[in-house]
Amino acid sequence: MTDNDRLTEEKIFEAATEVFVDKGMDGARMQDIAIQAGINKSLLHYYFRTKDHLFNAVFEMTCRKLLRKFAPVFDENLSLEEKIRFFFREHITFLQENPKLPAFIMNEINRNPDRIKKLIKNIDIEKKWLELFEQHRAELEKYNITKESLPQVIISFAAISVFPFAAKGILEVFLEKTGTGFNRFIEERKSFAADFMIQAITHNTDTGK
Amino acid sequence: MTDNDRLTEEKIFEAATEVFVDKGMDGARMQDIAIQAGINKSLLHYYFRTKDHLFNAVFEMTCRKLLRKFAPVFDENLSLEEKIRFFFREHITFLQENPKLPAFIMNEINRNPDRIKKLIKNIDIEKKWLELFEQHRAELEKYNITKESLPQVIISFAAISVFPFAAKGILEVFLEKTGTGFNRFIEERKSFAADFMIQAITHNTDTGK
DNA sequence: TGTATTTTTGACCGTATGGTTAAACCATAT
DNA sequence: ATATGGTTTAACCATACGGTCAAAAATACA
Repeated sequence: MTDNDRLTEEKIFEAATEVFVDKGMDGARMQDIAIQAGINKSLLHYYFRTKDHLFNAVFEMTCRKLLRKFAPVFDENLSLEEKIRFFFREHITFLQENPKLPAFIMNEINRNPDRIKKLIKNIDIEKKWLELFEQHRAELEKYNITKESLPQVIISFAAISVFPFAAKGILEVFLEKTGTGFNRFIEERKSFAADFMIQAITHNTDTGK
Repeated sequence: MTDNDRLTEEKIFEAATEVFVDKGMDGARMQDIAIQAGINKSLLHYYFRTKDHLFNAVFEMTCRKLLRKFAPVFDENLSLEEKIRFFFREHITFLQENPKLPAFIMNEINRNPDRIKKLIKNIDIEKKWLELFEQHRAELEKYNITKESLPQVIISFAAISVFPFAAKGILEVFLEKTGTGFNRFIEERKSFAADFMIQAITHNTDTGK
C-alpha cells in the first residue's frame, strides 16, 4: 500500500520532471504529465495538490541535483590544478547525461527569481568561497587572484562548463557546419576547458587591479 | 494613414517584444500585449495574424539584434588583443542594456530548435571563422590555436560574456551575499574578461593536441 | 459633402486547461 | 462476508485563452 503509494508518487515525479524540463512550467500540461506517468490526471492532484506544488517539488529536486555536483570542488583534498581537471571532467560528464538541466533551471529562475532565493538562502556561499580561498591561498596569491576577483574566476569556470549546454540549440547548428558534431565538441571540451582555464589563471601575475 | 499605420504596428511590435522577452512564448498572453500597447486585442490579429506570426517576427528581430553585435569581431581591422578588448567592452555593454535577451533567445531556441536553423542557415559561419583565422593566423599559430580548436576558443569567449546574464537570477543571489552587487560585477567584468581570456590564449603554447 | 476604404473596437466562439467531486476500486482487518 | 480506509477513475466545472466577426470610427478620395 504505502509501497505502491510511493511507487505512484515516484512515477508521477519522474514523469513531471521529464515534461517540466522539456517544456518549462508554462509549456507543460498536467494532462501530458498524467499520460507520461500512465495514470489519470486526477491522481496528480491527489498526490501534489496543484501544478505549482508539483512544479516546485520538481524544481527544487532538480536544483539540488545540479548544485550537489559542485560540492567536490570545495570538499575534496586535491591541489588546485587537480581540482580544476576534476571539476570539468565530472561536471561536463554530468551535463552530458542531463543536457537540458541548465537551460531549464536558468529559464525558470529568470522567470521567477524568488523561487531560487528560498533555495539558496541556506547555503552560506560566502563561507564556502572563503574556505576555498584559504585552502589554496598560496597558489591563488601566486596567480594574483584575490578575494575580490574570486567571484569573477569561479563564475567564469561555471560559464565555460555550463554555457555550451544552455546554448545547445544554437551551437548544434554552428558546430554541424564546421564538421564537428555537438557530442564530439563536448567530449573534447572536458580536457580543453581544464587546460584553457589553468593557463588563464597560472600566468595571471601581471594583471594589476 | 500609412504613417499612423506604421506607428501602431511599431507600438505593437515593441509591446510584444517586451512581453515575449519577459514571459517567453508560452507565458505571454495576447491580452497582455494588447494592454501594453494600449490597444484592442483584435488589432494584434489585424496586423500580425496569429500569436505565432507575432512571436516569429519579434524573435527574428531580436536574434538579429544580438548577432549583429558579433560582427565587428570579424570585420574591424584590429589586432587580436584589441579585438578581444573591443569585443568584451561592446558586447557586455550591449547586454547590460538588454540583460534578458540571452535567456530569452536560448530558451526559445531550445524549446523549438527548428526556428533558429532557418535564421542561421544563411550565415556561412565556416567561412567567417576561416576568415578570422586567416586574419590572425600568425598570432593564433603562435598561441597554438588551430582551426580545430578555434570553435572551443570562440565559444569560450561567448560563454564568458553571455553566461552571467543568462544566469542572472542565480548570480544576483550569490553576489549579493559576497557584498558585490550584480551591476558592479558586470561593470568589472568588461576588463576582467578581456585580461583573463588574453592570458588564457597567449600562454597557450605548451598544450599539445 | 457623400462615398469608399482602411483602421479600431466590443462582443462573441470554441476549445484547452487546471482543478473538483462523487463514485468505483481494492487491500486489509475484524 | 463485510466494513473501513486509502487509492484511482470518469465525468464535470469554471475560466482563460487564441482567434473571429460584424459594426463603428476614422481616413482618403470624388
